[in-house]
Order: sequence, then structure tokens, then C-alpha cells
Amino acid sequence: MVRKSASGRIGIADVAVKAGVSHATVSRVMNGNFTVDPDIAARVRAAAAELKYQPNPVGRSLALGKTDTIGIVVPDLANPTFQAILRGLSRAAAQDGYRVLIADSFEVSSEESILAGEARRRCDGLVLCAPRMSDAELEEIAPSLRPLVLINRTTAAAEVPSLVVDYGQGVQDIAEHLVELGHTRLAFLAGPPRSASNGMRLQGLETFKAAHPQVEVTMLEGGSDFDTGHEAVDAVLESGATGILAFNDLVAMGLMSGLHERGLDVPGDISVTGFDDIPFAKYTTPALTTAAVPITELGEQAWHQLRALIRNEESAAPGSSRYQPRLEVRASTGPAKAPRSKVHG
Amino acid sequence: MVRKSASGRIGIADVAVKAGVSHATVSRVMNGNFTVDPDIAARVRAAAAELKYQPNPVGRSLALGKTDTIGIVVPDLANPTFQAILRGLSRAAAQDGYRVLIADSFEVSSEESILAGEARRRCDGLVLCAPRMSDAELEEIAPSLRPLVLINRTTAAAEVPSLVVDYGQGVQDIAEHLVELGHTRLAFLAGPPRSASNGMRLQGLETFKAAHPQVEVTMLEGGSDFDTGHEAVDAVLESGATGILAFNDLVAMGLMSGLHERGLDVPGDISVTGFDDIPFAKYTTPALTTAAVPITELGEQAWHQLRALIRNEESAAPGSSRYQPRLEVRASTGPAKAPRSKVHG
DNA sequence: TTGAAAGCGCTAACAT
DNA sequence: ATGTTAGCGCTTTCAA
Repeated sequence: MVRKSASGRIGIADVAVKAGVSHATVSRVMNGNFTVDPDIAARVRAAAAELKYQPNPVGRSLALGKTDTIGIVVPDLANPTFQAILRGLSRAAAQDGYRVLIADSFEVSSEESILAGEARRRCDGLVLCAPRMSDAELEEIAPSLRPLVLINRTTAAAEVPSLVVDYGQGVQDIAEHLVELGHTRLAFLAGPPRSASNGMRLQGLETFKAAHPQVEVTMLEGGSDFDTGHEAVDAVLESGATGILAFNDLVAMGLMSGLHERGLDVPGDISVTGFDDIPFAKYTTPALTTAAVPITELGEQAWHQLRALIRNEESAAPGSSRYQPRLEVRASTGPAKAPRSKVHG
Repeated sequence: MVRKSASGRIGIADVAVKAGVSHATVSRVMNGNFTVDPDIAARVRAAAAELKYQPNPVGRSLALGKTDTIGIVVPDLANPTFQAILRGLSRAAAQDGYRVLIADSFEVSSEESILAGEARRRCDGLVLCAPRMSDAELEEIAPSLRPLVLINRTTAAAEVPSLVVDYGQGVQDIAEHLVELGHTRLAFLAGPPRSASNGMRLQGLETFKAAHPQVEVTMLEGGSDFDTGHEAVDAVLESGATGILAFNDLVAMGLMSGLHERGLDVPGDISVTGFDDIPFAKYTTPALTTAAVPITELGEQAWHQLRALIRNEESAAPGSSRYQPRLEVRASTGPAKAPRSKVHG
């Protein structure tokens, strides 16, 4: 009969008894410490195998002061962008033997710092993804969260590398593309107000407007999902714009769908662009012109930065990097038609 | 100056010293034990706040024998179905104060049981999502993984509830729908060979064929992503079928995209159906006819089942449930044209 | 090379 | 009501 310790699970003590050695020796064998006599080691391994002993990671974590787990906090797990980051992060971390714990703040910015703190305490490091909290709050809690890597957000706090996508430049590239096609009336379907990446897009558009005073750019309120785009059809038509920059691919798809239902042709009547280049983007009808962000790679890089911080806290902190989106011209953008007259709302 | 224990982090001992009480009292206060004198409790709280003390969850877990964390193992985090399950699970678990640890097996079935075991040991319970391992292996390891909930898979092992979607029935509903539209030559674009849900679809089709001997059903090899569908165009055309049942929505979208590139009209020339009703499905052009699976709810239910098991190991085990997909007729299916002649590959 | 013992940070039974 | 003490399961000095 298999002996069990009080808890019901088989522990190191059971193996020690069965092999006729001390806990310490079992521990050494399990950790590949070669100072153990080969015969004894074999005996221990046999006992462990027979009892199907698996070390308890919680006890191990407490003793070692590390969990081999990292945490990631995202504002919305339903967003393909964050899903892709999670995927890249998880894959990269797994290769180094680390697991990932997820925390979804559901866009409730007031919950973010609590979630982050809780996650951090259970892990060896944290990735904070596009946090919605204020700069002040971020800077305040960042030190207590280290090792910490930020995505699409920066902070003045020390030792906190950031990976940020240059959404401002991307949006400018898209706008330039539309201008080259002859569009003179553009509209931007904005994202979530608290999103830093939305702020970067807005800044990029300001730069663009300064360089192209002859181009009219209307700002429209929006969000980050399909429905946002779908519901924006009226506002878009009312703006009289012929080139629409949607916050992201999802919004663009929703908009195209709405436009299609209204009998409008894309890009014949209106050109539509997205952002991110999610996998679906090339399969929409028409295929979506967008700015490609190497998003899975971003997750992977986040792990590499975090790993560096975890491995040697004191030495040279990794720097922050900026990712340039790449314009992907597809079929959803085309030459501007003769100006349309505004449609009544 | 803030005192720190050896580890560098502030521990319960520091608070105890600062408040002039024992560890135990601090612990009581932190856990809301009301047997503590209000004045002392206040003093402890003040000390904790001043030191910004946060209990170490690892120590707590070791003492309590629970981690307030559950694990989920998925075959592929890139798959929208698993993403949705993860989302539902994470949201539901979070409401009860549980976090989720993810493990992606990347469709490597030989890694699954190791991953599952490792995840389980760090958690209080596990959700095994559409495991690719054999029935024998599953049945063997299931007991060691309890509390365990299975999704889209069943096992003979005791105390292991399953949530399974009735893909067989769903596929029959879709096939019936196509037959009603006059299609007599169908083709099924299969999914990953090791996928149990693919097996269920196959079984459903057998049932369908028995009931409709006059309908020709061609089986085509496939996979589970866009590219699979996109690359299947030749095989689909060669089959001469006018009604195509794709393994899932992704495959259907890829196929529609490929058909479109060939100048074929959906549903004019060929009707295409998907499965799952992912959020994108209603925004494809044409909107995709599919079988809707309440997938996020599935993740939520998985948590409820797991919670019941965690809360009282011995009492009435929750039963297994079966989810019926709901046929969503949209624009990608239409009346069959006059039979086409086979196209040369 | 091995065992005894201390300690990781916490909770809880026991004693006062 | 509070402190003392013994674990939780493991790793790692320190002695032998």
C-alpha cells in the first residue's frame, strides 16, 4: 500500500522512508545534484517512480523564493491584439520553463493596480499590457511591480522597459496612402478614450494635419470592436469623408459590413483602413488595407526583456524598444471618387 | 526607515515588530479574525499600511494547501474557440477570487499529460480542453488531475465531469439545411485528425448519410485554420460538391476567400458553412451560415463545475452536460444551381 | 557522501 | 484576547 503523508498527497518524506534515506538526499536526487552516490540515487529514483512522486511546486517556491511563473495583465482578453500578445508571451516563456498567469481587468482601470499587485506577488515578474491607469498611478506602483515590462505604455519609473508600437507613425503612413489616392476628406474612428495607443494615433494625426493643411480630418468617437464600427456608419456618412481610418481592424471590419448593408461599395464609394493586421484582415472582402504590427513577436520580446530582469536584477537593464508598423495595402482602399455631398443623418 | 526581513520583502514579522504584537495576531487581523481587540487590530492595520505589507501568497498557499488558482490546458491558444473558452473561464473564476494559469500544448499531444500534471500541481483544479491524447492515456492520468473538468471530451474515469458540444448533431443540422436548399452533393472539410470534435462531426455525417442515401458526401482532408480552407479550393472544386461543410468558421472563411479569388460566387455557385459562430462570422462577405456554439458560456460552466468539485470533494459530483449548437442561417448558403460538371484538378 | 536542522512566510491548534 | 509553537513541503547550510 502506498504510504501518504497527512495531506493525502505523496511528499518527499514518503520517498525518503521508502528509499531508506533522508529528505535531504531525496531533494538532492530530484534536483540532479551529483554529489549523491549513484546506487543511492538509483534507489531514490526507483522509490520516487514507484510512488509516482512529484515535488510540490508550492513548497519549492517558498524555499527558493521563485515560482517560475510570470503574470500578464490585459485590459480585455476578448481583444485579438491582447490574445496575440498573450500567445507570443506564453510560447516564449514556456520555452524557458515558465508558465503564465493571466489577469483580465475588463477595461476597469480602477481594478488594474490591484490585479497587477496580486498577480505580481504570485509570480516572478509581470507584463503590464496597455494599462488604462493614469501616468501618475502607473509611475507610483511600477516600482512595487518589478521585474516589470510595459507594453504600449511608458513610465518614468526606473528599470521598467517598455515595448511600444509607433501607432502615431502608422496612422500617418495610412493617411499619406489615402492622400496619394486622391482623398481630401478623411475621418478617424477613434478607440477607447483611456487607451494610450489611441492617444498616439491622435498625435500622429495632428502631425499629419500640420503637414497637410488642405486635407480635412474629422474625428469620430468610437471604440475597439466590430459593433463600434458597425454602429458608426451614420456618423461616417454624415462626415462626408471618403477615406476612413478605423481605430483597428475589428472596427474597420464592422464598418465595412455596415457600409455593405447600406449598399455602399468599398473602395468604390469609400476607402476603409484598419490597424494591426490581425489574421482575419487579409480574408475580409475586400481585403483590408491596414498597418501591420508584429504583435506576437511583441509578446515574445516582452518575455525576453522580463527574463533579463529576472535573471540578474542589478545589471544592465534592457532598453525600451519601438516597433514600426508596416503599411499593408490591400483592396479596401482605392482612388477617391468625385466628392460626395453630405448625407443627411 | 522601513525594516525588511532577510528576503528583502516585507513580511508578517516586520509588521508584528512594528505593531508590537506576535506574528499570529497580525495573521488574524489580516484574515479578518474578529477575536482581536479592536485597538490592537487598528494598530496592526496601521503598521501594515505604513509598511505597505502584502501577505505572501506562496507562504499562504503552503499553509492552507490551496492556491486560489486553476489551470487550463489548451491544444492551441491561437484558436478562437479556445480563446473564448479561456475568456469565459477566466471571467467566471475571477468573480470567485480565482486566477487562471494557462498551458498551451501547441497540438503536441505527447506533451499534454506532462503539461497538465505540472499545471495541476500549482493549482487547485484543472480544465482540460479538447485534449488530443488517447482515451487510454486520458483515463489513466485523469484521477491524478482531479479536481478536473473536461471540455469536448469524455472519460470513464470517475468524478470527472465533461462539457461537450454536440458537434454531431450540429453537423447534421447543417447538412439538412443544405439538402433543403436542394444540394445533393456535399463535401466535408475535416479538422485535425486527433480532434475529438472532428470525430463527432464524422459520426454525425454517418448518421446523416444513413438517413439520406441519395446525397453524395465527399470527405476532404483539412485542418482548423484559414489557410487550410484557402488551400482546399482545388480539392473542393474537384469534388463537384455544391454544398461545403467546413470544419469550423475559420476554415470556411479561408475557403470563401479562395473561392472568391477564383471568381466563384458564394452562395451562387457554391454554398459554404462553418461551425462555432465566432464573432467574425456575421461580418464575412457573405455572412456565414454556421452552427452557433455558446462557447464563452462553456468556459463559464467549466468553472462552475470545477468550483463545485473544489468546494466539496466528496459530495455529489456534478454531472456532465451536452451543449446543442444552434443553426444560424446567413447569406453564405443558398439554393443549389443545376449540377456542375467536375473540374479538372 | 549523507543526515540533522534551520528556514522560506504563512496559518492554526494549543496554551495561557 | 494573545502569544507560543508546530507544521505546510521543500532546499540548503552545516556537521559529521
